[in-house]
Amino acid sequence: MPANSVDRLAAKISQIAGADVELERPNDPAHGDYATNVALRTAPAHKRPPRELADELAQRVVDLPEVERADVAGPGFLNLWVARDWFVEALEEIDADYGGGFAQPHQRVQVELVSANPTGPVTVGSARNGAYGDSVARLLRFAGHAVEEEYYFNDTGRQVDLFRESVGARRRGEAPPEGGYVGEYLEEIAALDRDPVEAMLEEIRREIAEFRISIDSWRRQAEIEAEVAELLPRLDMYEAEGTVWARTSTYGDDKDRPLVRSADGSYLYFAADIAYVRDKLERGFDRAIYVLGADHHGYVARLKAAAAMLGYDPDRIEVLIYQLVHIVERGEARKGSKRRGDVVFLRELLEKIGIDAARWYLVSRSADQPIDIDVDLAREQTQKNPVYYVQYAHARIAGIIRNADKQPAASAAPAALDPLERELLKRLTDFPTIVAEATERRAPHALPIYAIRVADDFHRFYHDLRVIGSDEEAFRLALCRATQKVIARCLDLIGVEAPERM
RNA sequence: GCGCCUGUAGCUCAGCGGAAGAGCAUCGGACUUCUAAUCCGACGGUCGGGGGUUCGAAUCCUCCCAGGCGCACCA
Repeated sequence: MPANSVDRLAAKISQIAGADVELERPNDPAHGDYATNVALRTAPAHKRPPRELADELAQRVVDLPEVERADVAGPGFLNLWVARDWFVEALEEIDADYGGGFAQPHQRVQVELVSANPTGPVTVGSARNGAYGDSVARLLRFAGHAVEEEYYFNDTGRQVDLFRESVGARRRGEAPPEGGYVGEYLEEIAALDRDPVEAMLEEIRREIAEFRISIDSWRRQAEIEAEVAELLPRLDMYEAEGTVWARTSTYGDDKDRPLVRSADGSYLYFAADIAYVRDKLERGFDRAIYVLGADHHGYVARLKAAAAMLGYDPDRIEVLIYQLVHIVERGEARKGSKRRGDVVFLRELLEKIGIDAARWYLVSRSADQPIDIDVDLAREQTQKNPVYYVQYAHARIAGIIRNADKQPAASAAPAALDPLERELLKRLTDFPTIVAEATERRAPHALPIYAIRVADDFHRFYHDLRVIGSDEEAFRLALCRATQKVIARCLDLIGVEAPERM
């Protein structure tokens, strides 16, 4: 039995049609509550005109108690109007877990995110990585998977050494080394009497936590490198030009990757990468998800090749690529280099627009779309940020419920639903489809878009219809509670708070 | 040169095989309310361009044009 009302209805109609039916929500209300194109899709197989099939289907579908009216339109669309009882029953199943738990099969999933080197505070670029990756993790968890979020950082490489040297030079009052790190934060770290990398790491942990990302596991590159020696003999490799190469090109990569410098036996970065791939998969994750900026998209092939070379199914490695965040100031692009102190840090963004607006903003665009942040405009954009529109709907509902508690309601569901009630309720029943698709496509940006639609429908409902003291009070309160749950869930999935008051 | 991403309303973007959308901006209306951080209305589009596939293309294929990001013995 499908888990939610829309799927059950689709299943019933599928049975009648003898083909898989997907119910769509038409934009135009004249096209009904739901529409399906089965007749158009199956017409070639039946060798019959689509409209004829649609007519037959309409006559049989309208006998279902759930269906009030069925029209055939256009080339053969079937437009459906759903009955009042269907709505009332749909409302009853909207509980706190509504729309979740659909994962099939349940998996152990690791999402590795942010993973910026501890050479500076969290940048807005990394913040997008975090906002996106964490939302994907939350979606997978809501779907029913066992999800672990991991932050991997390099504590041994050249950049870290350079960072230490930069802090050291600062402490001695000397000029920074060639290409070294500069900026206010460097002075903050220099003022502390402790290891710069550990201090920076602690700062990153604090900022990540403040940004509502809960990391389950912090993994150091030094730990991974310790596994390399034992791993090497198992690799498909060869020596040439003073270097040991991994033969990744035979496993789907565009070229072979250098592993070890023969002269001194020092490991090159791919050695750690491949060891980390094995480390993840050996820890028992069915799936290891990497969240990488577009500047790392060349990684996809080599990571999958690494898995394949080690004898794992490369499909267990999944790489999510998001386009970069560009910093614009007074119409001019900044370079965004941490070393040159040219970046915008997350803490600066949080100061200006706050956590809710920042998380909303960074996750509302498709990962395929680059984001420009104009620092000067950030605060201005705050007031226009739709996050407050959605939060306001939640707070308004909380207000109604507070007031309603004072005088208990007693009334049955209305004999006929108001169009505003229907629209709102219908919107809520979209939620399971929205989350399932957002999860499947790793596209959390669908959530804020949907949440705005829910808030829209609620604000309209609220404006025209009275809840407390109305004849339909009990039903409308239930509708309010269901709306509140769906909004709260959407916000939670993207790491935004759902306030009781505003 | 090769690879990935993008080009939809003045601006920022959704939609990615089914009947063109939202926010902002601009203009005009609605508060004795369960919160006006709200609501209603108007304005606004050869969906970068050409070919193709399909009953049907913003959506798929192909070629152009424009922009972003890669193509390290840096991470």
